[in-house]
Amino acid sequence: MTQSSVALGNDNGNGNVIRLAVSTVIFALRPAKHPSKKWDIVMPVVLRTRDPHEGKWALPGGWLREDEGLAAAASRTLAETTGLHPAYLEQLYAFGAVDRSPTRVVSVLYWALLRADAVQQRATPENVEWFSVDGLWGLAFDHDEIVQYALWRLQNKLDYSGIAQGFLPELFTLSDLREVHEAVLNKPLDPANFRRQVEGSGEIVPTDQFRKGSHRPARLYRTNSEVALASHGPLKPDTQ
Amino acid sequence: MTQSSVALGNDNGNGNVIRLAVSTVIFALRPAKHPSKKWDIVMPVVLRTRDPHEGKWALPGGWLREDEGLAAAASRTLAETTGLHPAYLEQLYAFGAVDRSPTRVVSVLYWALLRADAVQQRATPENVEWFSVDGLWGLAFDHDEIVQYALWRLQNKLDYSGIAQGFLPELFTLSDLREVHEAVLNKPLDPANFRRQVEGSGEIVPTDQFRKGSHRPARLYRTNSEVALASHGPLKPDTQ
DNA sequence: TCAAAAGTGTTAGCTCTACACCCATGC
DNA sequence: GCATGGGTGTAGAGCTAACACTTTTGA
Repeated sequence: MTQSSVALGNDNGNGNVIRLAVSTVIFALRPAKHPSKKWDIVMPVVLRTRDPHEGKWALPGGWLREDEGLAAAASRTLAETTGLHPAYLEQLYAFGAVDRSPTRVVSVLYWALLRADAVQQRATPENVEWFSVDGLWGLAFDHDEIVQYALWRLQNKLDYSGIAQGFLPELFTLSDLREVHEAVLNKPLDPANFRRQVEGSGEIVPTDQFRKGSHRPARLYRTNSEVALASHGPLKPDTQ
Repeated sequence: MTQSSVALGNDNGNGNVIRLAVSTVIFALRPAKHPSKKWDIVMPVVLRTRDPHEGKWALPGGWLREDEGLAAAASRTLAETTGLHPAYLEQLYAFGAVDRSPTRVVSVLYWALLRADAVQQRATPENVEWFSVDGLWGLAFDHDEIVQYALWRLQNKLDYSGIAQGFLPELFTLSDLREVHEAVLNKPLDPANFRRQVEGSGEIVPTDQFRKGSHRPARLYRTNSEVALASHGPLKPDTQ
C-alpha cells in the first residue's frame, strides 16, 4: 500500500465530483377527517414534470449550491415549496446507492416540522400537493422508504424530547400537546399520566394564562427556552 | 414562484457538482495501561502530508468514487487504513458547512467497530497511528468534534442494542462483554445486574462451552444471529 | 483451604399504568 | 343541574440498583 492511497487529504486534490441534492421530509398537522383523533400528519410533495419518474410525486428539494451549507439548502428549498420556515429541522440520512437514480446522485435528507398555525392558509405552488402520510405510497425514486424512515425518527424522538412542540404555536394547552402525540403515535394516551410525564420533563413551563372554551379553562404552557427541542449530543443544533 | 424553482428533479439537470469525501471514525479496543479497567478505546488516524492541515492527524477517508455507494467507500478506505473489515459500520452524519475546509468539501462520516482479535497484530501503514480516544485532540479540520459525536453515539447505542459484541470474537464470556461496556461507558458495572440485563435482552445465546482459566470456568456465549447488532428502524442495515 | 471469579437470590425504592375521583366552566 | 374536559390521587405491577450469598475452579 502506498502512502498516498491512505487518508483524506493526502489526496491529490482531484477527487471525483458528485451531484449532491438536499431534500426534506416536511411534516405538518391538518385537522383529521375521522373524529377518532384530532390531527392527521401531512406532508407536501412535488409533481415531477421531467424524467426520470415524470408524473410521480417526489420530496421537495434541490441541488446544493456552492455557497450554502446543507441545512441552509434544506431550509431554502423548504421555503420555496411551502413559503414557510420550519419550527424544527434535523438531518435524517445521506443516501448514496449507485442505482437509486439513473444518473449518480447523492442525496442528503432532512426532516422538518411546521407549526400548525403557520400552515393554516398558505398559498401553495400549483405543482405542490399536501398528502396524509398514512396512505402515501408510490413516490419517485426511493422516497417511499425515506418517508417511512423519517416517520420512524419522528415517532422515536417524541419519547425523549420536546419535539412535538414544534407543531404547536407559542402558547398551547396540555391537551393540544397530547393530541399531537396521539396523532404521531397513532394511539390514545392517558391524559393524567401524560400530564405528569411532560410536566416532570421540564420541557414546558406554565404561564398564568388560560384558554377559555366550552368547559373548564385550561392552563396555557410555553416551550422552555432553556431546553432545546431535541438533543443532538455534542453536535451543535444545525448550522452546517 | 416559478414551477421550475420547486422540486428535486424538476431541475434542469445542471446541478452544481460537489467534491464528496467519505471518512470513518474507527473504534477498537486495546489492553488498558491503567489496571482500573481492562480496555482502552483506540482509533487509527492518518498523518496529513499536504496542505491544508499538513502535519496534523486526520480521520481516514477518501473521495467517493463514481461507481460505489457511501458505505462501500467507507469500507474501502477503512480496509486501506487498517487492512481489516469492520464488524459493524453505520453512517454518522453528513457535514457540509461551507467553511469547514479551504475548498468546498461535503463529508459523509461513518463509524465502525473492529473486533479485538482481528486488530491484534495487523501491520499498519507508516503514516497511520493508533491513539486512545481519551486525550485525542488537535485533529485536522472539524475532526475533533466528529470524534466526540461518534463516541457519544457509541455510548448511547450500548444501552439499547447489542453493539458491544462488535468488538468481541465469535465466542465470549459475560465478563468479556461487561468489560467492553465498562470501557465504553467509563464506569464499573454490577456483574450480577449486567448478567440479567443482557441475558434477558435476547441479544446473546449461551453455548455449552466454557472458558477455563484461573478460576471457575465461565460459560461462552455467541451473538444471536436472529437479532441485528443494532436497530436502524425501517432502513436496511447499510448497503447504500 | 483459600482467593477469586462465576453465578443466584433478595429487597427497597422507583417508575409506569390504569383508573377512580374531584374541579370549574358553559349551557 | 349536568355534561364535558381539566386536573389530582392512588394502588398494584414491574423494573432497577445494591449487595449478600453460594458455587466452582486453580493454586
